[in-house]
Amino acid sequence: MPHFLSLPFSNVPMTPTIPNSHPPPIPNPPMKPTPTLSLLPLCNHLHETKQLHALMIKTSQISDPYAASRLAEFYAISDNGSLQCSEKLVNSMEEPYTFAWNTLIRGNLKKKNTHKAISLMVQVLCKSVEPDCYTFTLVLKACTSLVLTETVRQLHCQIVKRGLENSEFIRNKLIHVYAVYGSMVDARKVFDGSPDMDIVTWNSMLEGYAENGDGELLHQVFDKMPQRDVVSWNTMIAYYVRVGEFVGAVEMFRRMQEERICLDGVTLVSVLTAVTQLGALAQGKWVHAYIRKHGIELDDNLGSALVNMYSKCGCVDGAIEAFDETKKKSLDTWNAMIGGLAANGQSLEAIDLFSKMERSNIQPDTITFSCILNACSHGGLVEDGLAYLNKMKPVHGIEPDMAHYGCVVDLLGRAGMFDMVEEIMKSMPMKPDAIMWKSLLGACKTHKNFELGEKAGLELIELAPDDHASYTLLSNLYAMANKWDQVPKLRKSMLEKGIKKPPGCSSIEVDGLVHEFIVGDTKHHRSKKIYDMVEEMEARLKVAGYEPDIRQVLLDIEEEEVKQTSLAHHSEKLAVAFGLISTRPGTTIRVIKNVRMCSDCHSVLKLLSVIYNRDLIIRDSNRFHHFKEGSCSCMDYW
DNA sequence: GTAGGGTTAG
Repeated sequence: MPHFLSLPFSNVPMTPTIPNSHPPPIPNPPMKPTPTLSLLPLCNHLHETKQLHALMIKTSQISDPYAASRLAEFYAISDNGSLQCSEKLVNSMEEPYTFAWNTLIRGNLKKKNTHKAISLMVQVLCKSVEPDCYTFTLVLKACTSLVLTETVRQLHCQIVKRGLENSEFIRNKLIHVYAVYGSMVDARKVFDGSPDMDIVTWNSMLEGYAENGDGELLHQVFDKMPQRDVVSWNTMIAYYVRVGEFVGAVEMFRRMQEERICLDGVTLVSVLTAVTQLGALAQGKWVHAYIRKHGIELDDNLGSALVNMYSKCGCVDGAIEAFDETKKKSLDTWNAMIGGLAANGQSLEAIDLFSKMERSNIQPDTITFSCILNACSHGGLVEDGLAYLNKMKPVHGIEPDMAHYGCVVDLLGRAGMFDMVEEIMKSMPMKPDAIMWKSLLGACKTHKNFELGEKAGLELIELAPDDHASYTLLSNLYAMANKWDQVPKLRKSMLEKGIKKPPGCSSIEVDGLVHEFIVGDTKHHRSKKIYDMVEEMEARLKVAGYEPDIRQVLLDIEEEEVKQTSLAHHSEKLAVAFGLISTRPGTTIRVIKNVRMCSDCHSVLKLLSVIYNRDLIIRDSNRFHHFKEGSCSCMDYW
């Protein structure tokens, strides 16, 4: 907290007290004709506003506080205004005029000068300007983007002291701020103490429980609400998304429509987030069709959500369409599209789009660079990647962070340039993190660099001892080097720490329904048919000359035969088998997997794309694999 | 006579 904040508030008692008397509010000054004011909306440039200001000084209109504050407001709020001019003007006003100060706070809030907004409040309290309801709601709003618990308490005291606590705006803002700070007890106190509650009061409370992950109280409030509007429903959907219950989020959305609540852009963004996580492309397309049918404007948020949904469902064409339809693109929208192309293996297209963005004079941020470096790494574009890293700071003023170095280590590792990897890791200003060691380990396995790989694996286990992937990856490396004796040690150490590999889980959407499979799953109602299909797949794979890569199950089981069965029943194979029997020939099969795909599945799917003449798109925990005509978009690096 | 509250976000 900046220290200026503590000065004027420190005299305020912590326990709210109702003061005996207040200075009476300064009465509004008498009206004066101010003809020049009507010219204000015509000022399209700052210098024009200044000319008008000069005219108002010359004609003494400036001494009318109403006129002066309208001018101050224009300076503070209009797009080509000037906060400095506004502040100077407000400070020069003879009478302290609450509206003028509010307008100045509002302007600073709009420009996200949060600290400045709060320090203006401090000045208000020092200058005997009497703050009103607007002042408090504005400054409370400023507090939500920072954590200023003590300041909020002091403001709360000031509010009570002035008898303003029953203003619906202030009360709702207070609940909101307390909720954002996680102080639900305080939020509840304000809520329970409200003599009358409007829908925003209820929604603020709802939001608090949602934000703090209290599902029980959330549902209690939701059930008790006298009426619910689109915000109430949006809050519920957002809660389900936040706690990772994506099916629940979609279910809420369905109920909302049943109750004929008119949805808005926020609803759609939330639902798209859920649908994206589920990889439910058909439902995502439904949302897109809904947007088109109802002529809903694709703003940058909705556009980015749509681009992201299509990208994460492995449908790049859809993402491009959505991107083109988004009229007002923000940096987020560009990032979503560049990232989407990169993740789906379209590295050159990602680079093209980045250049286009530069030509459009849109300044990239750290995320843009993560996306573009990711594109270079997936596409094996070493020179481009290094060039981007090197121009980040000098050209764009962006300091490379761990994510950027991570991409570059991945890039160089894939290319087998281990000397440069070590050089970069030594010269970078931070210590390598688990992700970096993980990608290096992967590269070492591919390039059979056992020594460096083992080092990376041991560092990885040190940094991420609870992550099952650390052990699996190192075990795969030992298998690669035929160091079988090391594997039982790893297994033992996993057992001792109680680390379990989560069961691989794959989902596939058929006719708008999401079907989930885990390894060796027999729960599906068409299980018999699915396993028949798996057998057929195996037979045809054998004919094509395939041999299972049994090293993939090292950590799981030991018996050779069991290993083979276990491999054949990996969840993605079951999902693909189900896809093959339940969609028309030629239909693209899309599968979402919760963990990385093993290299056995990878070679199987390459063959299956030829045998069944299907495009197979698998999204695993790491990236996308587009299998087509026997090869994969990841070029066997992942 | 001028304004202000709650939901989404790569």
